[in-house]
Amino acid sequence: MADEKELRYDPATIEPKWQERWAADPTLYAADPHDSGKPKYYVLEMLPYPSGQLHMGHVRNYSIGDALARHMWMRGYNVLHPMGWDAFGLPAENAALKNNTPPREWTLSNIAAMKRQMQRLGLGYDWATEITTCLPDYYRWNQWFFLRMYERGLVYRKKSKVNWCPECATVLANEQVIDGRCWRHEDTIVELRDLEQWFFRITAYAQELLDGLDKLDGWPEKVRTMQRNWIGRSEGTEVDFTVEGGPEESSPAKIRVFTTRVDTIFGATSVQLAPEHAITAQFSSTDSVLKEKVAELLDEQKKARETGDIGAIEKHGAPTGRFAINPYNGKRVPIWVANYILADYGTGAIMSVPGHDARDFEFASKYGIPVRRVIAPADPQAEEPALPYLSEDGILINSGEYNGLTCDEAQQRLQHIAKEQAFGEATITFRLKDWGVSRQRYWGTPIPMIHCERDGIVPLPDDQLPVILPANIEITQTGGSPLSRVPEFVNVTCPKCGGPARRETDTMDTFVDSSWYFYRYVDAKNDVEPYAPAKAQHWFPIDQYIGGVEHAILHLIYSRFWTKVMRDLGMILNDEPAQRLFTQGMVIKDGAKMSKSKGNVVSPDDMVARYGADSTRMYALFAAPPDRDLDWQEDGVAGVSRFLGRVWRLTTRHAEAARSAKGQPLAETSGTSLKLLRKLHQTIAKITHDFAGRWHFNTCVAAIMELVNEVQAADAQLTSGEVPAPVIRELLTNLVLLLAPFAPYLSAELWEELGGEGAVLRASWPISNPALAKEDEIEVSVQSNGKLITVIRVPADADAKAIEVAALAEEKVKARIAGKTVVKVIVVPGKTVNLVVK
RNA sequence: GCGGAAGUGGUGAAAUGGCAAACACACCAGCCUUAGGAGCUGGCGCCCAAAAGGCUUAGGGGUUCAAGUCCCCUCUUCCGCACCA
Repeated sequence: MADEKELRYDPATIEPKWQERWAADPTLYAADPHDSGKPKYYVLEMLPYPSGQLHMGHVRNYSIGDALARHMWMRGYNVLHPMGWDAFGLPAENAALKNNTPPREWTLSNIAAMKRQMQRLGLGYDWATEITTCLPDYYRWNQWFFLRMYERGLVYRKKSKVNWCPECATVLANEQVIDGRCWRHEDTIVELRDLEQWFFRITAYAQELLDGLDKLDGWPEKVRTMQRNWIGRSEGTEVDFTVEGGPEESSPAKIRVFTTRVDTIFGATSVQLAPEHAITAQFSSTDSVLKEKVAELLDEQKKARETGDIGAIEKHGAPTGRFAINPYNGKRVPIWVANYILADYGTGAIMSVPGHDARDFEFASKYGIPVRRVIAPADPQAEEPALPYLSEDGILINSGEYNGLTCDEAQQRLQHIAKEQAFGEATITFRLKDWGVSRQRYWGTPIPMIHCERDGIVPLPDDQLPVILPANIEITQTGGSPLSRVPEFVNVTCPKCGGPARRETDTMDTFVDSSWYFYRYVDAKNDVEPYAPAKAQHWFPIDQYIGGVEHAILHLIYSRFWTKVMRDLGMILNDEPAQRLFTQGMVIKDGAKMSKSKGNVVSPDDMVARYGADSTRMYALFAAPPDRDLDWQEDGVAGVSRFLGRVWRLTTRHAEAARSAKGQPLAETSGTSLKLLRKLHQTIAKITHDFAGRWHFNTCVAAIMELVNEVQAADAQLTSGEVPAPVIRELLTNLVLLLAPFAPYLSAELWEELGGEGAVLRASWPISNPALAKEDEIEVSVQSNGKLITVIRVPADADAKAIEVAALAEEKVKARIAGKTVVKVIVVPGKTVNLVVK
């Protein structure tokens, strides 16, 4: 054929052509500013760190979000679909060291490169709202928020034990330490150091952050569970044990312990102090042997915490020689110091109940501390259980006047008495700690605080914002903040007294940047406030947030916190940033996570160069359901590319017929036409339904393939005119519309080819006609005792009786039940007939 | 140890309790050809030479007329948490 060449699908010419056209129309992917009564839809994908290269995880994440955004546009929503750059962070400083490129330059050129990649992929973002967190017009608002939080007592400074990564040469938040190692350097063990740090009082919202999870039913249960664990609320009781012989210089009056099982207090046979507990120091101040022992225990604990290998560490302890009195029964128990007691949880001291706590049992067994049984199973017939007996469904024994109470009752009674007699109270303890945000690094948001010799810590007035990060600075790997070596930055006058003062030289954790970035998108150019509250109130909460589950704790808990702070500042009305959260699976290759060290990285650029953006994106959606891990197989991309080729040829081949039928109504159809239209409307129904709920885009793509396979099989009838032009038009235009969320380039091209008006993105999503989608004959399986005999065809509206009759009339069925008695017939219309025979 | 998710052909996978393996990849056979990472036709879970037939959703038990799907036990893999008192 002469025009065979024309019939070749060539993404390398189609895609750049459309990319150019889209770039020339900045309103195409922009939210409608006038809004014209359309319902809003805010779809957001997590912004990337500008490493310089998109990886397949990004491609997958953004293909999912873009498909959803496009679908919602076609459904007539006013869609906000923005993108930006999480542009502060250590890699820029490392790159500066390595290549002698300033962090800013390195970052901005990476952003340019990645933006090109995104545009090449055809992702539909509104670049007018793009944000870059390392630029002053963004990070000045970090500083602004810092000051607002300082005013509200949500920012404070304290000296504390912090996680120090020697590799990063800076501190890390608790959330950034994974099994005792740096989240950026898997091989680097994090040290504990004492440093003055700035903190955000996230614990002020601990309870609300926990309670809010119950209402986030659009979030994966997994993420909610992880956050619940992280917040770690535990209800318990604090009780004072009187110290025998106190108070004197080396002996305090009492030790306050924290327990969740105050009901077991009659079984307490010792009190255990953390090595770092103030009272431990008091005791050991007059006892050099103990002092040495405590140092040893502390060392063991530190090591255990640093390696994270806590389960393997052996419990050790040392008796202090002192005794404490149990306030409930006046019993005298020895006071120990133990390496498994942490100073920064609860009160840093516990009562040890070896009979009903596994850890205490292990410890007591080792040191010969008595074990007392004080809880028995509720069922008096039950055998006496082995110790330690950990169940809370029991009743008290050996507990004086409380014998016979259930654990629950006892806890309440004992708490009440502690309160009444002022030796204790019910308390709630959280595992969540305040968020340490100081970083001794250069490439981050400067903290807007001044240290004045006279006035102490002075916040910078708003009119002195932003504090600009100095540009030309020497990056070295030596400790301490690089900013402290820039005199013009450090030396300032105190805003309060005008005297000489020093500027804070720590910068903010980069998780500050990403905690509120999605609010900035709604008003990205605002230079008087972070965003106009009215705009945020219109767009929030985010309707759909999409990203990796690796952010379940860090980013997703910080941004929930930030949202609550902004709400309390009166800037927004929503309590939570995102209504629905979707966490997509990882992209793997040959069964392993893609990584440079494994050499199994597939480059998106490569895929786009070989198969085009449409094929690459569509494969990312087709190869697995979005929530599961996806194994990248290049053959699969080739397969999708071949499929798109078939679509291209099929459509171009019949485009003229389709165009010619413009404006012509669909006549009454039958035969092949009816069959094809039926399939079309079934496909529309399936895909529309999936977008609303399941998001099984893999089966959506498969459904489109089935449709194309069927239309293509009828190619001769399309050519001969047996299938009339209006039907061809109906089939092809709808096919292109269905494809639009998944293969934007090809559908734009074919939409034009079919004579479609305007952008395909502005066309209406097709509506399934149920009457057309309905089959008039369906298949029903016939089973005997659940085993398949045959399949029969019956009219779709056949009732149970008619189906039964039809089934029993089948030769195969007759043969199978010959000589047997049909005891019962179960008919599930539309599905199956099951003959129960004997 | 605790909690969660998962386990289906050679591979990725599909299946509101109702015909297991849709849709693809790979492979096999054939056709075509402007030899292209092309196109078209057919085959493709396992057992059996083939057909007939039988078997089959990690393993075992159960509920049900009917189980990949629901329940119980076991195994394996992955993820999260883990001296948090």
